[in-house]
Amino acid sequence: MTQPNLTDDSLASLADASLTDEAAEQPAKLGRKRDHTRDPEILDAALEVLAEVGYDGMTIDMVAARAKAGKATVYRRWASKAELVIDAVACMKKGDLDPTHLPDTGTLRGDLVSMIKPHSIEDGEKKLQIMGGLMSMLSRAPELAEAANAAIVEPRAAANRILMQRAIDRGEISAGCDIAALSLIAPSMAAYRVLILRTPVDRQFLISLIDGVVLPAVGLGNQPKDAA
Amino acid sequence: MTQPNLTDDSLASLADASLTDEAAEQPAKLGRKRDHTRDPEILDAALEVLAEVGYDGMTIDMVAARAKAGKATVYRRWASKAELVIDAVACMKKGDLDPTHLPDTGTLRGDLVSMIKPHSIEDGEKKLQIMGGLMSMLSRAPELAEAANAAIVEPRAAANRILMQRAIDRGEISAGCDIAALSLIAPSMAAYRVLILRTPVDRQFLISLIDGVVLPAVGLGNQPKDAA
DNA sequence: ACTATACGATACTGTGGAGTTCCGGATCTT
DNA sequence: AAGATCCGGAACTCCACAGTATCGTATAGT
Repeated sequence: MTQPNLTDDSLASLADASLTDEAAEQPAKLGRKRDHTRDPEILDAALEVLAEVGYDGMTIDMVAARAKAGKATVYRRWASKAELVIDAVACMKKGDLDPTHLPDTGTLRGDLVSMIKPHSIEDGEKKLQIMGGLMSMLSRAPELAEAANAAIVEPRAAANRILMQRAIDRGEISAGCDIAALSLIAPSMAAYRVLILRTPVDRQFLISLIDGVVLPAVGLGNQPKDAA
Repeated sequence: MTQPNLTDDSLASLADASLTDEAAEQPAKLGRKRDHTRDPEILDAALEVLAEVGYDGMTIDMVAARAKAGKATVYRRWASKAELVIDAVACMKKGDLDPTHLPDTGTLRGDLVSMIKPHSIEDGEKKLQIMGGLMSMLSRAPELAEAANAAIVEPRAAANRILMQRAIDRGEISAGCDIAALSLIAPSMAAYRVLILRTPVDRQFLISLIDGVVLPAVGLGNQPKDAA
């Protein structure tokens, strides 16, 4: 389910577990084959447009033009605009944060700061713009809220949880910390800044978030901080 | 600017300072007068619809029907859907939080907790829904972002700033606290929960936000907490 | 070679909503 | 009383976009 759909079960794909595995009547493949390398190109184009103009501002022609594809090619793969977007969100790659190799500098502050990389900032900001573009859809398709959250902010929160749990394990911070809540501080405040204040997120903002909010909240009040 | 506009300068009203004060040619009032008591009714209807279906889902007919008014009556007062919405946001009443009489219980936790009232929760949640409905518009009308923020989350943040400043003044928390950032913790995390997670905000969530995040962040780790 | 399908491109259809106009009736000024 | 403007309501025009169909071309199986 992290790859584009081969059929048009985008909506069901959020709940179903694919009931047409191989028993799909005789495929009777005939004629030119569908070029599935275009799927991710179209989905990426959809995400770009979504981030720029939002769901209601997005047109299928925009997406097709961005992907240098025809409109019919889009509708041959997804039954509707809504399903295209749902699939695009569901297939969105998790970005560059792989839970298996997170920074490990020995201090929570070091870990958090070293997660701030130019590419990470840019990627996070675009993902938040996508979330903003999805906003009007979330009320109509509540299950999409879960999928969008899972693809956009949960990965960041999960990384924070891991780093904080490590800090607990090494005795750096108290075991009584409400990690579930504390790991959401930075994601929510960044979302607030990008989506509501419409202010760009930069390294300095993230550093002051760490030093002014997150670290105090976990009980690391005024530790010596090496130069940024 | 907290009252509905008499003319159609909604867009300019965000930046301008009314350059047609009284020199508007001869008014030559003739015929039936416009019933300005309908203005706030229409604006309130617009805010309700906005909270329910968002800007793009909202139609002028919905607003007119909700306000039991004719569509022409709406267009006689606002030149376009966009100006109606902008005016509705600009005229949105600040709710029930009046900076002149905030709670003063003697402790920061007492003050924060006593700001949690059923009406306050309901009002805040509706305001956040309005913010969500405005989302798609914020990218097109950036100055609206400022107005919406000023009407919706800034009042809460301002109240938090005052309560925290008092706590500093009485020596309860450190003077080194980054109040500007800390006062935004609860508003942003509530916004994240309502707009992205689509989970209702209840008293228990707010209490655990105060005890698990805000108070630790200001250095009040594990104070004795009276029963909620 | 023949057939069936995919491709990009373009034209077409249908619908919904923004904004306008008109109606009959009410309310104001002169 | 008369004219002008308001009211709620409803019909109307216009346009953008979702979705479909068609075209000429490319690529697959048989």
